[in-house]
Amino acid sequence: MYNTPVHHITSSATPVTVPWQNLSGGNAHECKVRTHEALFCEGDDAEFLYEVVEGVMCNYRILMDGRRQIISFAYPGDLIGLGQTDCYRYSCEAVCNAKVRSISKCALMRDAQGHADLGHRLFEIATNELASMQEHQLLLGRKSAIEKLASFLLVLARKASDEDDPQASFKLPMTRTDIADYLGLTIETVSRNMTKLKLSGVIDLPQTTTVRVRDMFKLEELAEGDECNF
Amino acid sequence: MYNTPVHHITSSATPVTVPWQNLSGGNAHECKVRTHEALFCEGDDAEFLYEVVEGVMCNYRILMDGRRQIISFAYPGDLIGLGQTDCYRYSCEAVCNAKVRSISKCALMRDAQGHADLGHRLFEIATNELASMQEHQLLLGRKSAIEKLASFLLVLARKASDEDDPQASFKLPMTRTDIADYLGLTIETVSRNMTKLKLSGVIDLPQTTTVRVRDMFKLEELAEGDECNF
DNA sequence: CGTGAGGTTGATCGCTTTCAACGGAGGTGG
DNA sequence: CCACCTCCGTTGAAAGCGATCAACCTCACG
Repeated sequence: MYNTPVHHITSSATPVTVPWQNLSGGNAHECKVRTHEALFCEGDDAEFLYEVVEGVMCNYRILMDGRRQIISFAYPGDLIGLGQTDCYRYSCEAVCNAKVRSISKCALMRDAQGHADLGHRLFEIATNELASMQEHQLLLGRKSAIEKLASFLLVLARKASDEDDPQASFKLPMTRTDIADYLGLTIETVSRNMTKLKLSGVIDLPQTTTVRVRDMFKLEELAEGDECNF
Repeated sequence: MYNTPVHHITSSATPVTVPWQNLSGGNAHECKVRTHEALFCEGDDAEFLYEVVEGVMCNYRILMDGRRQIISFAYPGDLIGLGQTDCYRYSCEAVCNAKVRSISKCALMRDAQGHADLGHRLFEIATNELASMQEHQLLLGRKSAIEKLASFLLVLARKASDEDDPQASFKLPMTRTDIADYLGLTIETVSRNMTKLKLSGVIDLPQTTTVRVRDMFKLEELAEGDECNF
């Protein structure tokens, strides 16, 4: 069974005290989600929001014949369940063993009525999510396979970047299938382009789940589509 | 010069009184935008939000080599400029002659501090936008050309649907290029699949900018990817 | 040591893109 | 009024990229 240890990749979200922790008080409960276990499914009553505490979750939608599109990965500090009304419009499961904190949605909305700060913060989070989805639409609609993969690795590298050692390696908590479903590709195409990046010296792959960027400039060029012939 | 008359396709957004009209008071100014004229560009200071009053606008991002991805079309009643922080992260231009109402962003944010209703409404709008972007990601990442086009026409047909006459025809305010850039395809592919839908009797094309759905069921099947062999 | 899930690589297929030619609609100016 | 031009859309032929099908590898685990 797939059982990667939980990787602590800090979220790019502001790491300040999270406002709903205090405000929703007793309404927040922690719960564990194991690799590939579902947190909720498309169509379930959207009673809760969730904050990722540990590990990585993914939100996805599927077509009837099984084609899957991963909308986003959620890292510690990220909020899951925005963009929902009465029932969830997508499914959510753990990419690796994870821990989430559930937050009663109606309690949160009630709190937001009284605390403009909280409302503002929620709006800001929704805003950031919109921005990253716009970026992802550009990727899905207009980038080639190699550009998609380069963009993806670049985001992960920056998320995990260590100021002391910018060349430090980082873990991929998700499988090739997850990456493929996020980038709108197949596993074979992801694998082929991963080796292409390795052979051309842009990245190192000490293990299949470990990446080290060797040529950040080239990776950035590829991600932005400057590099015509690769 | 391209000069389509302005089409009044009502937005699916709740057609109730729009809260910021009242709250931002004298801060809202109307302005006209002509076909293919830019309202703002990626990188501009994000001083204003805009409400579409008339016509259709589109938000898009481009890669350096000119590849363009349209993020969304904005119809009358829709709000443009969410998902921005200090400067716009995408460009916005008119698809056909349009009229927008500008809303000072900081004035709006100030008002939202005092009026929980307004804050809640803005959050709700952001939420709806997130939901439709999730749908669009599924389309971009996992649907075939014919499924993409069917999905697109289905949304427009529903938006323009007349309860008295569900078979009524509707106008496409945007060019084939715009459709292609929205669906992540080329104009040729859009054109080919448009004729494919016409020849198979799913739609009628009295003019290139006018569509009538003849077989709604088939169109829905295609959009959801049920129809294996088309 | 067998088993199964995840990953890589090769060969081939086919859908979408690319390149190219043509046609129609609308605007302009002689 | 008509020739001309430009933009937009359609259609055909060919090319190319990513998908599909298939074989094999690796590693963790019982």
